[in-house]
Amino acid sequence: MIEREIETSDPPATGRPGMRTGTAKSAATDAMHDRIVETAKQLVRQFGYQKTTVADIAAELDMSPANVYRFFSSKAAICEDVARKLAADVREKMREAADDPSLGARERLRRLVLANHHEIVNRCIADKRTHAMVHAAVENNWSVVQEHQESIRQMIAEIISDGIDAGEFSVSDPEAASHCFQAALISACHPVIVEGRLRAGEDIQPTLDPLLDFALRGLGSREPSGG
Amino acid sequence: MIEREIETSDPPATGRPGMRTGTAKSAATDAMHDRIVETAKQLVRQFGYQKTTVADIAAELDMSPANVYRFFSSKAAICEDVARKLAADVREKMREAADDPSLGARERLRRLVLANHHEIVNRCIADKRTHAMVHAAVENNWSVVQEHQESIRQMIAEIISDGIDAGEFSVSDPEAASHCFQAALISACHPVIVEGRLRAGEDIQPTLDPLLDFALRGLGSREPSGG
DNA sequence: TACATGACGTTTTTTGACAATCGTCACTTT
DNA sequence: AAAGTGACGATTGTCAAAAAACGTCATGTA
Repeated sequence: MIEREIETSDPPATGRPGMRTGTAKSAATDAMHDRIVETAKQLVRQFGYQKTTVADIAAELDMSPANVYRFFSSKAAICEDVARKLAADVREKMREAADDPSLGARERLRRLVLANHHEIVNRCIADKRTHAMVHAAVENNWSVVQEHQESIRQMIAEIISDGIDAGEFSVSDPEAASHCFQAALISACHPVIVEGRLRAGEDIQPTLDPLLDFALRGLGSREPSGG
Repeated sequence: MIEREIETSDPPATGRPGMRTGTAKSAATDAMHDRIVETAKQLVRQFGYQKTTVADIAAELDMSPANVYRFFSSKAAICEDVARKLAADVREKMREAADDPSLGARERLRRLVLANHHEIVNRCIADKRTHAMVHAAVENNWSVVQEHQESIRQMIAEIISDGIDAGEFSVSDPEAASHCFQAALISACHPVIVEGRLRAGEDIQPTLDPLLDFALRGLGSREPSGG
């Protein structure tokens, strides 16, 4: 039912699928990439993931559908880049929330997770059309999903590393610990799971703090004893 | 695309949907309940969740489809009971794995979780037909899902309580701790998540032990220091 | 040579008529 | 009265034909 070939060797950072012409004029090419992705992003928001066609995107840019295929190898490639942009936005919010150097690692991890949760609720689930795309991304194992998860894990690992240096955590391996920490909080940070919990009428908010405390304890941290 | 109206008010505990006749002959009625559910279970295994019709079930029992509706209010109610039976089987295996009194709470929790994981992989995912039903149960928020999860949480809570009494854990509230412990291990114990990870080609096995150690640490337990 | 497009084969989605299934009810049987 | 059933309306699923969208390519323009 579902075709898949998401094992291309793209450099994950640039997000530019390899095309035949990709030799010299990469500046103009990248600019056109952005225009197409931005247009697609807007149309996906407006009409939904399924209803947006390549012809729509081309028409919006006053070009032929065929021309779009000079820049992207498929519609899926375009939509993956749209999702990549969305994921990058979410991570940016997370960074803003957690990159306060005056805070301890505990508090930074807490804010990182809470920001992630809130972005998921507000950005990925509240908007039906966007959520349909997120759902498709997860269901079909778009590479952007794993990239996003891995990027977040690295953010976690860095904070854990800082926390270890500061003597806040007793774990020794930030990489291993970040995997566990992320897995332990998946019920608050996985769009599909969160959506399911909300649809079941659950009130997630009061479960976040206890679960965060639990996971932080998994890192070997203790809450400040004095109150 | 997907229609849904799963907001019926079944009594979740008894698992017997309210019927008009439910007054006197509950013995014969319950027997017929079991026969119908057992037949449905068999047919679902054989033909799948969608392809099994109440006409099939009725024919297998040499009765008319209409008669089935004297015992169950809908086909969904029958299938929910089938799923309930499957869930009970899984929990039984979990009990067998964890109810060894000679073991410490740490080890019992570990075995409980591993048994749960293996049952999910072997029973709920390996068999395509069964997995389709499990997927429908989760997707449509069948009450059996929440019941199953709550039952498991209570098993966890009891073991944690034993562990607290034995001085193995430093947490104070087994109820709260069991919620967190369960949530932290969802990536190994949620059928849909596990299925997604397997489909992505991930090797879950090596992640289980670290995550279990992490979650156990969340309970305030330390691994035995000596080798 | 680089950029762009209309035409076109192939695959996917939509459509609409038809069949199957669900669940109800008046009715028969015991 | 209790147990059971055939018939029936309403909903849902099926399937093939039609439409649309995907992606390719030969051709046109600068």
